[in-house]
Amino acid sequence: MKLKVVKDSRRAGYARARMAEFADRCRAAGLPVTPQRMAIIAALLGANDHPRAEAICAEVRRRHPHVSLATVHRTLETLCRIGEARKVTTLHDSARYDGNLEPHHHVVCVRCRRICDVEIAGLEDALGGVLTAPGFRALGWSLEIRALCDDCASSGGRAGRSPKSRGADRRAAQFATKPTGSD
Amino acid sequence: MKLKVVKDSRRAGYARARMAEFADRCRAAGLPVTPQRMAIIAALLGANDHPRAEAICAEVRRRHPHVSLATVHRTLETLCRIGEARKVTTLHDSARYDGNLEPHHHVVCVRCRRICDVEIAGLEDALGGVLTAPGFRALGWSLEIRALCDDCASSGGRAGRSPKSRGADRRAAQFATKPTGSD
DNA sequence: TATCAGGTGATAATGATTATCATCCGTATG
DNA sequence: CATACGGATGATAATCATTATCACCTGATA
Repeated sequence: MKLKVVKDSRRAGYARARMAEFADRCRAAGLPVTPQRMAIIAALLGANDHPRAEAICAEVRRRHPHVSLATVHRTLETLCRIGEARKVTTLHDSARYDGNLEPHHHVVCVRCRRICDVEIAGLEDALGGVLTAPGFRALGWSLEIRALCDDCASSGGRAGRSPKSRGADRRAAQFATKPTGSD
Repeated sequence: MKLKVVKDSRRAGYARARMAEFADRCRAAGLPVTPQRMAIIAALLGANDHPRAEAICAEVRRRHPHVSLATVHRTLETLCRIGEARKVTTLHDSARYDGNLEPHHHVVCVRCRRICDVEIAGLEDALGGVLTAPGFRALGWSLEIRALCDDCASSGGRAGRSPKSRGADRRAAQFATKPTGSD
């Protein structure tokens, strides 16, 4: 199997296509099309850093200053519910959302919390057959690779830290041992 | 590849062995051996349901009523840091911990949040070669299978709900679509 | 246009986790 | 064994993401 980092450049056209059909998808799901929803999906599709609700809210407010953070939270959950977004529940931080619906996985820097999309060719096919565990009906699956990004590795972990992740260094420590292994 | 549910019966001897060497492992990590730590690792190893901090605290308090919930939180993080436990950050609930260090994965019921250990023979080997993403130094990885457990599927989702997971039904809805796919 | 179900904004509430700090205790040393 | 030190602990407050509440608004439909 081969791992490939997904390039951001691919996403512009993808986002445009998704936006073009989003209103129809809402209607298909029986949901009213509101300007807030349009703005929120646009912000999500425009981001490539798996933003949290607060970041999306900030982006949305550039054009719609009145939008409530609660609405952003609610709408992101709604988007997940109808399959227009995915929640990335990484390292027990605040929730991060991903508008990219293509099959892919995530590499997460345990220090700066940067998330990078990766594709692992062949993995979907290889796992497809084992998704039926006895006693469970499988709905989906996700692979998360914990890692130290080059910036953090070389600069002692200070690079790329978001101002929000105050406790990142301490939290990152819990992944310092056990180089390989699954949770 | 073949998926196999890990049986609880295996854990009794495993827990005993882990307890036997735990004090030494603390000393090796430069940590004092305290009764609280002993009680907390014992509670974690004695549980097979990936308990949250609060549940472990309740169990510990049966013998040590004075133990603080904050200590349980701190200690569990410490255990993760020295590689004696793992945090299962599933579906953005409160943190769940796992004392089983054997390579394995998790099937999570999106409704009742029950977590089940599974082994996927061959997956470790198959993925071993791709754990080097450009720009990242891989530390480990985890595979989580979202699923609906048979109890929830047959009883309309009421079975097995913990009293704590009040919002589980609503949250579970976000996984109702997109039967297969990775995050 | 009239109606209504659902959406939204503002705000309070919730709940897990973390910070703080005075005190305690495991460990190493004499 | 006595002492000293540094980390651990308990109690409690603070933080912060998320959710609940509720009055009001608005997109969808007839």
